Amino acid sequence: MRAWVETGQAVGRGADRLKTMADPQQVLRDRVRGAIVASFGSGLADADPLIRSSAFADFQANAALPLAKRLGRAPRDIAAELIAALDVADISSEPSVSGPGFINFTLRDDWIAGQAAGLLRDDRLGIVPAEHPQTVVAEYSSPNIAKEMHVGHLRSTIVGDAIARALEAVGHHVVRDNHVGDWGTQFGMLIEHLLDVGENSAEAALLRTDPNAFYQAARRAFDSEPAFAARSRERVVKLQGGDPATLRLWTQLMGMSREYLRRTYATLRVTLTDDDVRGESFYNDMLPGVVADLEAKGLAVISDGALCVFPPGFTGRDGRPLPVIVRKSDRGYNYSSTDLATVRYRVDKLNCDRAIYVVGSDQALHLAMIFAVSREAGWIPPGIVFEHDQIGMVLGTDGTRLRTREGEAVPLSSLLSEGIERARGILDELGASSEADPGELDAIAEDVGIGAIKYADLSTARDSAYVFDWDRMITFRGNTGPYLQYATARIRSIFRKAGLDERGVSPATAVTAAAERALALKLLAFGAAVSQVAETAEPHRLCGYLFDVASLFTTFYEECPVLRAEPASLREARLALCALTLRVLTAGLGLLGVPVPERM
RNA sequence: GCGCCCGUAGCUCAGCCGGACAGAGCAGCUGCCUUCUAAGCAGCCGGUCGGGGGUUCGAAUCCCUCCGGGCGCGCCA
Repeated sequence: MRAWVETGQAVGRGADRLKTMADPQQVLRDRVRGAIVASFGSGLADADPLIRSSAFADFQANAALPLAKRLGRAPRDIAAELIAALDVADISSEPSVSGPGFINFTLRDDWIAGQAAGLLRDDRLGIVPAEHPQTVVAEYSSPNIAKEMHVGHLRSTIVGDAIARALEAVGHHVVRDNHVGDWGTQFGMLIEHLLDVGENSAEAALLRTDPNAFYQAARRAFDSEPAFAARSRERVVKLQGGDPATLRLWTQLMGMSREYLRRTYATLRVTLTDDDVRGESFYNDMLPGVVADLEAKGLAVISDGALCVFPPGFTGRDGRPLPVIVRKSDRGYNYSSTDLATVRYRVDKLNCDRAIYVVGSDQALHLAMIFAVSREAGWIPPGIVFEHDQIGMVLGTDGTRLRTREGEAVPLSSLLSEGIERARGILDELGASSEADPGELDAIAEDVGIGAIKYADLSTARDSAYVFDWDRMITFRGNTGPYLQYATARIRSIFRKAGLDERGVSPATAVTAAAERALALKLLAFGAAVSQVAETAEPHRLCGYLFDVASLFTTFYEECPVLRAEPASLREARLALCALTLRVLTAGLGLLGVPVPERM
């Protein structure tokens, strides 16, 4: 971080690698911290300057209040002393004390303009690389093979992908990990069904297009034909025993299912590839070692015939200790065994510093226990973070789990096509961009429909349940994907009208009008918003930020004519602001994985 | 029964590592298109932040408790 300067000016020889630290809150934080140390000594270097946005100024520092307690002095006096020690003349008008001891800052217009100009020259748009780059394993999506993804998987997929992108943007090494369900008892059934219908049959091809139909057919046979069920169970034994013929069929099943996954992820604009798939089967031959280690460490005991670990602090229904069953009484392994092996693999082989599980909140207890056992076993050394980033349930408008009218989970494919159809309907109805030909309109409808669905998943806190509502999702008002897309389309339209390339604007920003100033100031915080997502794994914070940007832009758009602006310097400045806004919005939406059509 | 999460405007949700005013969108009501896409903008209306205690100079934010809801709780994943 040392090579980074606040002013956006180049340091020494590195002029070609200009770096900025434009975020006003960070700049003020550093300055106020400096004043605290200068006034009260380095013993208070740990004191948080508490920079917050303010209703009475651009920002306020609340540091004086807690300092008053530590120093045993009046807060307003502390604030006054801090102001005396503060060196902010270059960025702010004279700070003032108000209320019980708040220090108010009103940033200088020329500073804001200068910082914005710096951002425009910065390829990273103010995103600051993490001081200590980490290897982060991000587990997300993780659907069951040969079963259609449902909206819960959809949300994990979308949110997890955004988190992964944000982590990479700040310089972490991200290992995407699609922990698919590709092993276990259901595969006996699926393999037998594949044999029955024929490997090259039309029914088998369903695996590529509509895996749920294939699964349901197998399920029906399993439930209604005892002979089929018996064969299926035998097949599971062969599968787990490594029978070559069975493994060949399993591999084929997997291949076809992956085609389905690939297509789904492509439609969703999700970055997961085949290389990211490390399903449950991947850990199969590590399971005996996992169990042996737990036994060797004296953590595993037999209880009711099953091998169990009882991590402290977990109790069940009757107040009895709750087990993590690592080997069933039939000596088979289960998902706990697999998840434990996964922990070890991520630490030992992937060398992760942090592992995030973007997984449904209903697995909270399970994962907490897996982490507890892993720590007990010493598999997760201190300093390595394993976290469950919970995904809340998706509800229908009636407030219950989202289902079809028939009571089944809504298939993902129909969900996506409905979104695209609805988007197309609205585009037609409203008379979308007359410049676009029908083919482009199709592409726009897809971007808008998919973008709306994804943004809806991203914009609300990931761990809270949310109501899936088409009408609120695909609308062009409020904190929605289409609203943000529309803002970018309007900006591009300006440049098209002017016959200019937005990448070619001169970074001659200036802020005079209130709308210009508010927009420019907000744009400076882009990097901070991205860093926050990487730290908290909460993409909805970036959504909120981008919505603010888009809202401030539309206000600017209404109040400040760009192309008609006089004199030329004002026009230049506004074009620069437009270009910067466009870059921030497209970069931000890019990090969210929300597609951005050129026009709408 | 135990554990975890949640309860903020009529609706859907932000804010919650305590700090001056509780915000947004929708819905309702007013205005604004010879002017860069009105898919928009400006404004009004609307809240005992589930109830009650506590800690604090200060609580939507932290603690306790009660009420209401969700999820989970031994061999499915």
